[in-house]
Amino acid sequence: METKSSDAGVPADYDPAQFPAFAVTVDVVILTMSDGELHMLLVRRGEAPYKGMWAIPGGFKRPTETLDEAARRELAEETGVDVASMLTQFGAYGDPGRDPRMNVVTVAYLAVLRDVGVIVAGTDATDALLAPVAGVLSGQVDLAFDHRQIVRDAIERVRVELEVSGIATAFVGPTFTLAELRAVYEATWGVQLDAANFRRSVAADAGWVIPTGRLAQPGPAGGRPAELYRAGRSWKHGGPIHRLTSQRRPERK
Amino acid sequence: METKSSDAGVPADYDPAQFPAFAVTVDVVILTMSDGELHMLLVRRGEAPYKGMWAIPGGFKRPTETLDEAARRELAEETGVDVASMLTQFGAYGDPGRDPRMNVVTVAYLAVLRDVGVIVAGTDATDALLAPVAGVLSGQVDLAFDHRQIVRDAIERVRVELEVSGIATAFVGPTFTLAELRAVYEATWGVQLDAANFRRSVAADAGWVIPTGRLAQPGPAGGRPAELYRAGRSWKHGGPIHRLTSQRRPERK
DNA sequence: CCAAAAGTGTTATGTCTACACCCATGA
DNA sequence: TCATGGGTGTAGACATAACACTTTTGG
Repeated sequence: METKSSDAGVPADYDPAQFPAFAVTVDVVILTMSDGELHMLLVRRGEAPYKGMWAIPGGFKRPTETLDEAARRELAEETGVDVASMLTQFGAYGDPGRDPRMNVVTVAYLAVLRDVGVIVAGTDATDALLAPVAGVLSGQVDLAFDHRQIVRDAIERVRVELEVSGIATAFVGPTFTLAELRAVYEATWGVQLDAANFRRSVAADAGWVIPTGRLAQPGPAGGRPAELYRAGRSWKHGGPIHRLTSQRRPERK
Repeated sequence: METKSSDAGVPADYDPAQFPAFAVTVDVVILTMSDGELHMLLVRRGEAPYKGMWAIPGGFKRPTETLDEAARRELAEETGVDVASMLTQFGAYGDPGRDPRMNVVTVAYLAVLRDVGVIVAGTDATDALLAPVAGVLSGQVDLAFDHRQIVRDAIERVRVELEVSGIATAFVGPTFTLAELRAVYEATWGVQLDAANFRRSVAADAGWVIPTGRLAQPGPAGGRPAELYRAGRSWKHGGPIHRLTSQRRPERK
């Protein structure tokens, strides 16, 4: 709530009527698969502090928009993409001193895009970078503010979302092979999945993936051409890979 | 990030240097089990707007503290409890007009307490209420601001946390029976669990629950006395009820 | 024909559900 | 001794992992 009805424990020098002013920003971690690896979009800061350093795209929230709208606006400004999909709020950050200039609380969002490569090419190349997430996490690329922590949390979140939501299909195109889809899980979780069993999991119930009847082009080394699928509607209610069954007891007697 | 390096799409009337001022608050949804039902702590607002209405406890963030510290401070002020445990941030809310007085962004936390009953009794009874969550969700009790939505999100979150974290043990005391622990899952998920299978799940690997050797008093209707357990350290890494196994392929060749 | 990648079949193993059954207590 | 709840055993259903095998392509 916004004012307290009980002030026990509040120091005398603190007056609720004079609330401290904060800037509120929205930062967006934009993820995409590129070359079989998880990548993220970074922009170079043009102003102090941290001038010239890489950072997550973001900006001030306006009083007339919601947080979600602000995140969508930032995403559109940076990438030109205005998808109504896959924009997930995952945390708020407000440590004192995280911005040396002023009190800033930032609300962080996770966005998943397919093939952001062409979009980045449209902006000034010296300003935008599609960096491997592994390099950011390991500290090879270092980021402004507390953005490295924000990225860590974003990755942790996307790993969970892969399991409990249909976010996996946001990484791939409108049609895709099962190998492409499997690569999303493998790159994000850092594991190897058995192709045969993966296929069975997603093909088990209709509703996950729907065969289009068309075939993909084999790679340069040959191999049997893969079938192309499109995402089914069941992804709205979770994902087929790793699932909780329910231990419910039927109502008896 | 806090300033943008690329201003494409930003209207001319928007000057990033003159960032809009927000109040930042922290609201805490405090949950507890009471009488086999999930309950939450509400406080009555003493000031406009929504004066006299029930609301989630909360207050302004101070520039010198982190968001987590602010949440812990609010929890301590409302309940007298200062536990270093189970305080989970789950969302930020900043819709325009959510507070009619000014621009407010609130960061919401979830806290789980055991037996908050005695604590509430310590504060002014007309100011605090331990309300059944079901009543709040159904609209029987209505709340100030957008607090009903915040509660909805909190409940959704605690249902997930029950599966992937050890939050279940925060609802019960330092020692507990398996029936008590099971009741937490049943009340939160609204399901009935098979007592025999539940026992097997938590007793399967040592590390979930550790027998103390002592027995609980049977209820007034009799029945075999239950063994008392304490929480094992494995709860730090997830929960035993409903779990994902892994489809990893062993490194071969 | 060979290598590579996709797709299918199969079996052993493990996990979960449902329920029968036994144990310890209060009235 | 009966009702009530705690605790154990177990058979069948189901899901999973591992891997052998077949199919279809490029070189």
